[in-house]
Amino acid sequence: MPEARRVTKRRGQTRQRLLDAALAVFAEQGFGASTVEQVCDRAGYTRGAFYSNFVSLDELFLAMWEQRSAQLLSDLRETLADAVAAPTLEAAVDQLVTVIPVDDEWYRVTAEFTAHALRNPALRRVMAAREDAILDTIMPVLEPALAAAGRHVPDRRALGMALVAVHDGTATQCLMSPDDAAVRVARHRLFMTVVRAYSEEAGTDG
Amino acid sequence: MPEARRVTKRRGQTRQRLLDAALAVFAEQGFGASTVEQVCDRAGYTRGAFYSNFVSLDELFLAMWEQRSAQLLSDLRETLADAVAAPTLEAAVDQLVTVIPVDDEWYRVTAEFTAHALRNPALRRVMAAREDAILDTIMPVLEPALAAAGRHVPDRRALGMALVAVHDGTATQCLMSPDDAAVRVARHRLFMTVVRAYSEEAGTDG
DNA sequence: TGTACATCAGTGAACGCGCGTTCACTGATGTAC
DNA sequence: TGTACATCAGTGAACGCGCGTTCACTGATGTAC
Repeated sequence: MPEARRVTKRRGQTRQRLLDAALAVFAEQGFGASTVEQVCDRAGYTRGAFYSNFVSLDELFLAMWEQRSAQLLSDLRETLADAVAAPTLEAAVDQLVTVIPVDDEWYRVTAEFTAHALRNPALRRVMAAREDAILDTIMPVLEPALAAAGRHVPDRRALGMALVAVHDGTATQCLMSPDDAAVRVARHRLFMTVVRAYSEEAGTDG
Repeated sequence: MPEARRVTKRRGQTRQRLLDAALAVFAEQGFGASTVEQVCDRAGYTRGAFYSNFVSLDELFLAMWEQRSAQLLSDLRETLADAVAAPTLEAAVDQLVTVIPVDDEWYRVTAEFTAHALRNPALRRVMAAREDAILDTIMPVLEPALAAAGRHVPDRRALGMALVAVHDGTATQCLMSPDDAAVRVARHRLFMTVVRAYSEEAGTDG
């Protein structure tokens, strides 16, 4: 058993500040154009502090993305829990769409993370795990809400994956045209379309 | 009037080889990790040739992306023109999905381009223009095909944008799980769902 | 068609800056008594 | 609670490599007669 290393509170703070700074800097400049020094400046440290906590910018990017991703999902889980009451299918979807965040800063970073994952198997596994986590967060709330509105979901996974695809595709459009309300309306309509098509009136078989 | 500069055939070839090499290198390593030298090596030139043709890697990236993008669309236009005959809605969508390319290399590059565009207004305009071009390519073929199958499209733009969103969202999923046939089936189903929901039986009003 | 000349296009060596990375040092934190 | 000591955590200067960028040059291409 290797002797346990002493770890101070300060260390946790430093690490967290570097993670927060990383999100801000990567969102602003893009990961490729960001340097260790920029992240450290933003966090208020010198570069040595960075190397004392991470081995590379890549590692910091991954750590930051996983942490924020988990945080967003647990926030979403809480928000959803508060908003279960949905008398109609329309109301249920309205709530879902309202509650799912479309955060500019975060989406920029995620778009870049996606691009990296497309050529890195390890990151690809991280993203796959996250898709599962999204389904596990949304479906246990959406399904009862739809049931309360008299709709049954024959294939839970199919609906979940379709919603993720719709979210990704329309989020891009929304952020490309941030001032165009019509794009947001179109996003909403597409969500509604998919939920309706992937569920059926309760009592109806197969 | 500034005196016209003489331009040789060789120059066009060099430029094109650099553009082709750029696609390959960026797809393989990612734009952020690519260097001028790597692109030149792949194309079979020294770095001087690069600077004689482009001012920066950014400019090369943009030029390459616009060229390939236009090429893909004109290919798509031709392929679509050959495949108009569609007796049913199902057949029309089958053809559409089959014909729309999901090219690994190209999609990686596009994902990265999207990420850049999210923080660069000039690139954002380029992407918006491309979305319009996609609609102009697909809809003039899809709409008659649907009409032949007895379906009318009340809002052309809405259907077009929904299809683009679905394409982007599901293409990511397909490339994240390249060996999972179920994902491709799900993509196909989602296309079908959207076309059906955004069109109506001819003769029926609003 | 051939030759002489002008301009263009790519070469490759050289320069130097920016940035990643290291490390001896110092102040901060936690532990033992 | 206080003091002495050990270890940890972040500092900041220094190093040096990789890469972007430049430029005098040479061979390729096109033009004129």
